[in-house]
Amino acid sequence: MPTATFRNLPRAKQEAIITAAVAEFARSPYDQASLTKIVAQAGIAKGSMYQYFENKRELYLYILNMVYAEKRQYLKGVFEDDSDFFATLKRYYRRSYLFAKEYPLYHRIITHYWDYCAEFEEEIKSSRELKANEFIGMLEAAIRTGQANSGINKDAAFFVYHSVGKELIENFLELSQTDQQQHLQFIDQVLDVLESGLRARKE
Amino acid sequence: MPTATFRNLPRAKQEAIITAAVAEFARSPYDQASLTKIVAQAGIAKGSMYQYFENKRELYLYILNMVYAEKRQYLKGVFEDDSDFFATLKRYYRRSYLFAKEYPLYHRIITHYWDYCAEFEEEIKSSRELKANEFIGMLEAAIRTGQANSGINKDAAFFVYHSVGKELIENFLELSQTDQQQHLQFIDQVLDVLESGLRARKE
DNA sequence: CAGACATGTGACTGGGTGGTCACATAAGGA
DNA sequence: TCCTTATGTGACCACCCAGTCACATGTCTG
Repeated sequence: MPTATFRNLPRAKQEAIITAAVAEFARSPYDQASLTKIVAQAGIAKGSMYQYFENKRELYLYILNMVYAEKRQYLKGVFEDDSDFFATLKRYYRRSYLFAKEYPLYHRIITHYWDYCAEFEEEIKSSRELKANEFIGMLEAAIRTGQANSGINKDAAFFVYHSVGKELIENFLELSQTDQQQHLQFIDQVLDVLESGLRARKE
Repeated sequence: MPTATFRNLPRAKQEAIITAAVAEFARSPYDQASLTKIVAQAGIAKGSMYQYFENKRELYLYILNMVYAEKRQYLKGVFEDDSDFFATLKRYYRRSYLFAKEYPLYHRIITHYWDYCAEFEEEIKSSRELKANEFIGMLEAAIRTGQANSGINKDAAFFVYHSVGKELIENFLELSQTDQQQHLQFIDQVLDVLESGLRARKE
């Protein structure tokens, strides 16, 4: 969505703008982020920004797309071998955690995006539906191979994984100073709860 | 936290102010809510508001306290008979749902409060800890009576219930037009997932 | 009635925002 | 060289906000 003018910019200038925007959108959610601060940080005039992007929203969506492209790239490979359903889920959440560690600004942009429901409602809803279909597909395969419990409601199962994943991501922010190994262990324990259930097993 | 002046106000005027504030804080999260709109809606001057409350934050906390007091009242009784751990949890979430239905504005205020992390961080953290202790106490009792799996990590279990509960509450908003019976059923199914776990049981 | 005190008021301040536009500068072609 | 077109600029606009304060109005007391 950026204009041709933006795409023809020298790389250094493009990157200055992107870096400034990433910093600001990581610092504050969309509505609190300040275009004025972004252009100041990037060292360009406000009018110039409006020659590169139609408005604040378009700039935001551009940055968001970039961030998500990076994350998709980072998570590529997690789903390649999905023979073990529960191992795949653990790989997914562990790798998401490592992404947050490696790209903390990108990670903050994503959490702000999910928090901020008012705008982007449709965008969030449609990407949620996509995730749901992927998950349910995997779950059905796991049921066929006897790994997963066939008695549970699939939508409910997705709902559970989705909400826990969302909250895990949010928590990664707060606990950023402590030990990484401890975090990964906690992720595993949370997923163990979802796998085993709270009711005692008499197996 | 309101001043004596506010407490001495005729009941009708107090209620007009409270009603206006509730409506605005339900409409928008704290930082987007407009004091100007509240005083306009309540039919008082801005200066008057500052004789009743020190500032916007104090007004907000007053409303929030009121809302939570109502919710506590509403949920009273859910934990009275906690002999069946899983039944108690279902009662809790079902009743929370009914609260959201009965007091939709209060419900929105609460979800906005949880969404808005920037301010009120400490408040949220401490109330979360309180909830955690309650939950873990119940869980330990359930483990002693053999209802609950002793192998799982208790903090992880709380984390799971907390995040799922949070997301359930958020979802109640969106789905408000459809059938109530269907919602309650979905809540049960979600809790069944947490109870049974996704892994197949060979019992 | 007069004076003291409590309460009510809304124009105003200072600060922020996203977005615009007349103008300045640079680039490129004839 | 000159003219056209593309790009850069920042003062400015309209709007919103929380909070203040000099003043007006009401109320109670001596």
